Amino acid sequence: MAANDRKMQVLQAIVDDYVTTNEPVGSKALIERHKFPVSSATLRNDMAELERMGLIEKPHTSAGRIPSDRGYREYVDSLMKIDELSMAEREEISKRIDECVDEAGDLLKNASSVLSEATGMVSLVMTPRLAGSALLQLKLLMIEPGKALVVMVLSAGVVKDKVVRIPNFLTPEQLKEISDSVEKSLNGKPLDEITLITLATSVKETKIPDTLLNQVLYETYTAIKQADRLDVFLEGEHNMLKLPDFSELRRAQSLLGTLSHDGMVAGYVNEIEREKTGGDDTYMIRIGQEIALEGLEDCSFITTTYKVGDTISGNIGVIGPKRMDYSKVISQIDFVRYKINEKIKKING
Amino acid sequence: MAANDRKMQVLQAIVDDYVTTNEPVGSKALIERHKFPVSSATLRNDMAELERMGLIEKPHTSAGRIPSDRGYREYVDSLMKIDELSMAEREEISKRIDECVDEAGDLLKNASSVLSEATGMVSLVMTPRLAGSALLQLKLLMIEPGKALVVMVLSAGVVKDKVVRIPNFLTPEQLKEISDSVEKSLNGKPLDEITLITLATSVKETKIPDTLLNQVLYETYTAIKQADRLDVFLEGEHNMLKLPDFSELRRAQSLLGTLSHDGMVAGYVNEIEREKTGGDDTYMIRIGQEIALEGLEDCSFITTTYKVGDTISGNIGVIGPKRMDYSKVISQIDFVRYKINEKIKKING
DNA sequence: AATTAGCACTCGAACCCTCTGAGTGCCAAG
DNA sequence: CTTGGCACTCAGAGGGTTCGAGTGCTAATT
Repeated sequence: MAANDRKMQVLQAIVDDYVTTNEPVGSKALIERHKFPVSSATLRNDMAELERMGLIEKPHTSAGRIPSDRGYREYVDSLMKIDELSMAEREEISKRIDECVDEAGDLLKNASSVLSEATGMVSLVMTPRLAGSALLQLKLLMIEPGKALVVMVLSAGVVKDKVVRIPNFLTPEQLKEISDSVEKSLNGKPLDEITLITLATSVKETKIPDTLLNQVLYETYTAIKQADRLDVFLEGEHNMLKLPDFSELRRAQSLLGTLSHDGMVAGYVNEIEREKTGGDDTYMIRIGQEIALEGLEDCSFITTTYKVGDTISGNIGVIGPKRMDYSKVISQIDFVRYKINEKIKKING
Repeated sequence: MAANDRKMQVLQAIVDDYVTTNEPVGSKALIERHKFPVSSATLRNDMAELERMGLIEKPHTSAGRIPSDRGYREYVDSLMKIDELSMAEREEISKRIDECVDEAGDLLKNASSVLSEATGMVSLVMTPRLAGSALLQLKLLMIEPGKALVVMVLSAGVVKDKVVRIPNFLTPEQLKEISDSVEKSLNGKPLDEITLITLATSVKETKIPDTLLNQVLYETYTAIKQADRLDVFLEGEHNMLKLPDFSELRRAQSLLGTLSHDGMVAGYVNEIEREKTGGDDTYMIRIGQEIALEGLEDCSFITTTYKVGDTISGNIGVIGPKRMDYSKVISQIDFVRYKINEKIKKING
């Protein structure tokens, strides 16, 4: 129906305008900017209807309308058209990401800062979820008496390690014996299936006294458990202060307070990742009240997935005001994701 | 002279009052709170004198006085008396730091968050300066064809490593040969004295073709160079928003903007560390304009040194408004430093 | 049924004015 | 050197007014 069509066009126009101007948009301004072939009174009727539908709202009686959370949702789901990044923007991102050459960790950190600068918002990058990846190699390396390095090679070429304490008088030979047994018995096992018991039963027929052996195995266990630890990089928090949306100190405080607990943010992203339905290169978008974190009521979360090998993946995304240019931000995230995937393939060769 | 004494007492009282109330302090309030045995008029004269000396200033004609940068400096250098932390405060810090058991990196991160919570300001922790520490061991460990792990053991038991690419068809035996030669010839050398040339001349009389060898050596070199990279942890930036000193959005923006470039902060701390004159457990205090970083004009920097072994050290400290309780903050930093030193000794056995 | 012109109404933001009181500097006397 | 006294200053709070963008509603038009 034409009228219904127009109502949606009006919603779209309101979102577009509000996103750029940060001011409630009224019927008159709408006409001027968008050349609707109807009068302002008609738009007023449409707007009243949209308000009844819960898609827009008024901050106060004598102001224009702003999109509600549901309005943004509708916009994101059905109205928004994603436009490509300009050549210059792609170039800029490419250049910055290509700067860092070799290390996966650096790559992610770098990507995070590129993303936050490009979007002018807060970027979020999480290290890959390694819990499900297989342990391919495990070496115990004597560093000095009483100290050893546990080196683990996981599927997709990820390497993790940790310095652990071992009994002082353990010889390198004994260490190697333990190391070989453990590696043999754990080979190919996913990290999250390895328990202290798996480990304990992996070494048989040895002359090494139980107490020594157990200490080493326990330390090895902690190293393994620590290998799948998720790190999260948030960057660009200060950008939020520049946005008019957080010019009220209270909001800004509460937002940055929550963001400073990066564990909370990581936990939340993990959670929505688990609920995710689409394929790996879809986006998770959470708007306003949909986000169950204090202080983020006026924010949106956009995240997606990058891949390390076939099965291992991590998340990258952006946190910004819900009044953001969704289409643009999505293109930016998408391109950064693309570059990360490409780069990781190259690093892991 | 008694009058001069009193002037300094007045300065001290002004700083104390201003730090707690955040309001310009006037002659009358001063009398009431500090029981000076003279009249307000006398204090007014003293204050006029202090102003002439450049130690205090007025925000505007009809307000009280606030300390100037030089006033704070005088206070910190001569007037302030450092009081001990209460038992409860020590307990709290101890508990939090003892939580993290084994890893030096975690310890520092943890200390940083303890410090920022305890002080309610921004904490700063820098990883130890390793450039001057000696390379005790260096092992090249084959991970898979084309990929190796460089493990370096430095003096004071610090372990660093990095994954590097190597020629695909290099055998573990060849790698071991290179590794052994390099280790032998570099043993005991400080990191910053190792150059590509030192490395290149360390391997002689080998059957490994030059091109392969050089690639491995180059990669090893990058690993060594990266080992002395300084990381800096800043934490608690959001605390600054709670302080009335940064209730003007502009200030807060500029401050957080600068703090987000942690490289800049690290560079600055390094610089003042180099200019440092006193022993290792003295404090570097920079106040207001003394800090050559944009946006930190209203801040103070307090840093000190923690030790890893005899020669290696790093910095910890706090960034806060120059209107801070210097005495308290110093005690807090001092205690955290003490705990770190203690803990690191335990970790490194 | 949808659109439009017209109109009364609302209410936040901006502006201006006044008043208040803490705090000052200075002077003359103790 | 100290003190009481006094005229002066000025930021900030409070209160009132105006302005105008925007609304909803009604009645007329297509």
